[in-house]
Amino acid sequence: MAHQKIPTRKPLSRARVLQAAVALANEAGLDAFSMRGLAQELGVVPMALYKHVANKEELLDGMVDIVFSEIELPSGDLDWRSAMRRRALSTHEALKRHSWAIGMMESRRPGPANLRNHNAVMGCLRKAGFPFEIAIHAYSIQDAYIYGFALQERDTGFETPDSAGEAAQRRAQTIGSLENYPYLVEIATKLPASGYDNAVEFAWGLDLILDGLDRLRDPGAPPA
Amino acid sequence: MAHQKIPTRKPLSRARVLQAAVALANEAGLDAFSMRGLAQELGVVPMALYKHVANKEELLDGMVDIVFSEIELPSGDLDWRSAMRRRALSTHEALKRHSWAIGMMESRRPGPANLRNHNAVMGCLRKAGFPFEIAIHAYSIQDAYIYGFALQERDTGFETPDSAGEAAQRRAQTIGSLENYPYLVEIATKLPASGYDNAVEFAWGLDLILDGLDRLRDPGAPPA
DNA sequence: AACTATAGGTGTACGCTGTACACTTGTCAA
DNA sequence: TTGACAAGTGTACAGCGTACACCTATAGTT
Repeated sequence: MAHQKIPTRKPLSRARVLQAAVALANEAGLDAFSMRGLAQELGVVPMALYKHVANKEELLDGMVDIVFSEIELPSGDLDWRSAMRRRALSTHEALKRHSWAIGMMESRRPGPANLRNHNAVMGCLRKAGFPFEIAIHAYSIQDAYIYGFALQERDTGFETPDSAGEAAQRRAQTIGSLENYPYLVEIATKLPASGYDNAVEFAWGLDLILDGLDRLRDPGAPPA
Repeated sequence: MAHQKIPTRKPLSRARVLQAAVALANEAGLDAFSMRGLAQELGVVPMALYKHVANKEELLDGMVDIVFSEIELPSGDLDWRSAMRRRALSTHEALKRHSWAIGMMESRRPGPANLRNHNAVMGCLRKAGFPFEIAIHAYSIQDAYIYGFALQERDTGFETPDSAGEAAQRRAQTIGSLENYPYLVEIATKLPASGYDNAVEFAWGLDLILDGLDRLRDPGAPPA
């Protein structure tokens, strides 16, 4: 019979490695994410990965750029405020899908999707009439808020009203003498009933910031 | 001669371990921070540390609480805005001194300084007349901004006008075809001459947020 | 058709990490 | 003097990233 190659694993590629890496990090978390684990997931020996990525650092760079590629660019068809709002919400959702990326979005060597994103955001602000210095400020405050919120969201576990209450109570129980912290007690007791919702919370702060920025725009610029 | 103990190292203690750990993390960074390195710094064998801390996780918990302990609590003598402003600036400075702590402030088991801090901040907002839900929003937006800004500050390396320009240009050079990213080019060229200063940048965003919050206060509350 | 270069996958090995466990030593109380 | 207990030591193990040498299957050239 004719020299049959039975198992014939589909060969690796840089794209396939990156994709599997993102998937593994999504479900295992960053701490449990290892080169060896990734290799196993791909049915391959650890060193095989190194034919497609230089090392773990470069792998993480590529993974982060995948996250950037999932973020909606600000649309030129919308007024700046709506465009920035959509882009912020899209970033927030991407970070929820890939919470392992939260501390890494700006700390790694930027890839093409990152550059495209940053260029488009800055472009949106400049075209909206923000002078250069103000545009820098506007960019800075938005991204600080977006990334900082994602960090807190991940860490506090305030997700739904229920889990927020649970988390607050769990947090409270770690310290014995609660009477010293009346305002933490208030949070633990009132938050569950308050209908807390992380998405609402995020939008609330975002809108406060965008409103503040809107007051600073060059008045001679395109409307809205 | 009388049974002389010549070298007689001062004995370890939990406090001394934590203190040395913070110092080592400050100068070596979190990646290079290891139990073995810390032990060496203290002139002791690695396992000796485990008589004073349960494990590395608990050690990091304690280190983070030291950072919290360095943050100024909001003063009751000031109006809420000034108190929150001082507290935010103090947090920012603590995070600059201890940049290894930036992603960890809310992700670890809270210690006493953490609880005191959170309780005091929430108390300040409530006493200023913010209704519970608004106080939660106000807390959330401030901390998201503070931690997010620190994250960006650490990652971008925009520190002084000069280093900001350098960083922007370095960043630009990582991609070959700059003509595709005109707004990144603008940043790389204009930022160095713009007198960029990270402390100013931080205060700018902070004031925008505090102004926005001030508009939402319960009008029947104590003035300013 | 035979030869060879090359890309992709393998196996072994090294130094690093956190830390479990058993041991010794130093100090104080009874 | 004895005995308990706290503090420090030494050895060992599993897991990590990855350097390096090796094999093997495919592609191109002659």
